[in-house]
Amino acid sequence: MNNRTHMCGEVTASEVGQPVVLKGWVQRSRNLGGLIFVWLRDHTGIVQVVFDGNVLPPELFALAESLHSEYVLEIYGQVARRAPEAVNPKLKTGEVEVMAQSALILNTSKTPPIYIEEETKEQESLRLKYRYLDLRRPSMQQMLRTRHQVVRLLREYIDAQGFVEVETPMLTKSTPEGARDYLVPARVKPGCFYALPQSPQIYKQLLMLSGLDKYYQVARCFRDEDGRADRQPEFTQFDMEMSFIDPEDIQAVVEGAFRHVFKELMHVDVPMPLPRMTWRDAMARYGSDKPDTRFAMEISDVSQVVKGCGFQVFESALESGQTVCAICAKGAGKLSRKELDALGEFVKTYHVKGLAWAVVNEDGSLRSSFAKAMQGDSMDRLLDALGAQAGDAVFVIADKRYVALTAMGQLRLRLGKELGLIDPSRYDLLWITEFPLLEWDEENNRFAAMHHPFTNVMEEDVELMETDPGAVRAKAYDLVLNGLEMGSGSIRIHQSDLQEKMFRLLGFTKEEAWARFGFLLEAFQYGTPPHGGFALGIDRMVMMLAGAESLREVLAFPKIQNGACLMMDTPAPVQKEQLDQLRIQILQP
RNA sequence: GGCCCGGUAGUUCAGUUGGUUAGAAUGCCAGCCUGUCACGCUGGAGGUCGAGGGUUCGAGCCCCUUCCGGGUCGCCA
Repeated sequence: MNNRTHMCGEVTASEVGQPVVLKGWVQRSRNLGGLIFVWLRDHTGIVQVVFDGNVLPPELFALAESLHSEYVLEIYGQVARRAPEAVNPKLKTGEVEVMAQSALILNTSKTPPIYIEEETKEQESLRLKYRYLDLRRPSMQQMLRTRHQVVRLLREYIDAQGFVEVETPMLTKSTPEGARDYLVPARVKPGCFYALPQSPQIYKQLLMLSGLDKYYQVARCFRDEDGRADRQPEFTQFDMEMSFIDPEDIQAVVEGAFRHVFKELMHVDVPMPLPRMTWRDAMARYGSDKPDTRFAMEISDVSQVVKGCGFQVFESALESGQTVCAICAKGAGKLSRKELDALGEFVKTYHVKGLAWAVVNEDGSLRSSFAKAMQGDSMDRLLDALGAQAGDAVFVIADKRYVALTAMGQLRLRLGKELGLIDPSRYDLLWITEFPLLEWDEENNRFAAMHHPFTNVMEEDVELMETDPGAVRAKAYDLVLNGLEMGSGSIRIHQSDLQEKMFRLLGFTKEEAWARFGFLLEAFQYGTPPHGGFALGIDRMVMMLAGAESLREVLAFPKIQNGACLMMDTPAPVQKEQLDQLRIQILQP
């Protein structure tokens, strides 16, 4: 074999006349009889190789005739300028071609089950089964390299800030709070299990206790829950923690890192500091704790406006302390009855009872699902309050406050997409702050930590922990980009007694808390510095930068909804001997 | 676990009210072809219609069950 002199995509007019050695895959071969054109591809691009039957010895021409898609070749040849009429402007290398002088088939290939082309036509499940071929697509190659650049730039930035990367264990302890853990049976202690980390949370806090001061890690995390387009069972976080800080300190680091990545990779200037919005505000205006602020259509609380309107649905909701909220969708008056009904079905999936709608026709007349029930001028007052004009539609939901707001937030997003209100070139980054410390867990009839049980409380709300725990705000903050949570962080509890109080609020007895987290509660007794941190979702960040619809598009080897890998066919059974060693018996269902 | 959508040549799809031998494009195979670049021309092979059961004289199509994939609710500190 000869050493490669050029990459396929780098053969340009300046190489004309030079001998080159290329290696790559056959993208396509066109046999014109006595003349064969072969497109040779590597990750840099495609170059045309020419086999001329008049010039080449018969064995070499026969070799060229035998080529098929995805054969692996070594080509030795000379770069030639194409005739002006033969230039292919679609190829980066289209001004030239390589006149083959010798060639070596380094490997053959079966006809691939998917096309290795920029445009994907195949079902995703087929692509995932043959992921190693799918990754040959230029866009997938680009994705892998973008991802590498993102991580490299993040490291570059944070290294310069004096952060130290520490690897924390993958075999760790199951925690009772939060998502389901992936468990690993312990051979040396039958009946006991490690858990794969949901995050390096406790380790990084202990590193602060150790005096590391500034920690980071490119950390793989695991959560045994059902997948979604934006949720994989294993994912990567850019995890960081700092001592002696306020929220603004860590936020500044995250903003700087984001700014660095956007500047270097997208040539976009992220304005700093980023806007802040409280959780309460985000819920009230956008019906979401991760609002997409690229378009307005904000939610209005119209409880006061519809008070006494006569419409039984609104009236009885208000009587039981619920909220009536509404949006005005500009230009949505063109929606058909069928489409409006579909929106009604859509919001019901978010557990509200229904959707009231009204359309102001171009002639000023009204069609509406509930206008008849609205007495006096109450309908006009509602439309006025929402600023509805001819051609607009207004939507109203009455329900428990956060149920109604959440459903309305989802409707807002759907309308924003369908009405084309979202500018895809925009990157709206903002902080959501002052998250509630706790949320009520209906199923278990107790409070659960909204962020995690190590989150500190805002000083002004400490008193409320005894009197009104649900109203306590945490020193927790999420970073949101275009309606997607990019990461979250908080200032942590560093006082043993406060941590115990937190566990008590979550329904642990002192004994349970010490049994589970005794090592942490004990550690907190040895001079823990105030500290806090953040974890940035690398996968989601790459997804946004790549404009992808799904995390599966930005992972080399992703898993599907049920956690399976279609390529390796995991999870898979294991041998009985392995189970015996672990003292595990499989109960047949 | 619930709801919704989908599964037909290697691939992407069409397939009418249930009716002869399930089609197209592309890919693949063979032949011809010296300037193609989605090369062209001629011919050919290729199907457990996801699986199982049912209704029917007859099922790709209707019904039931099930498997697989996607979306979504639950879940995701």
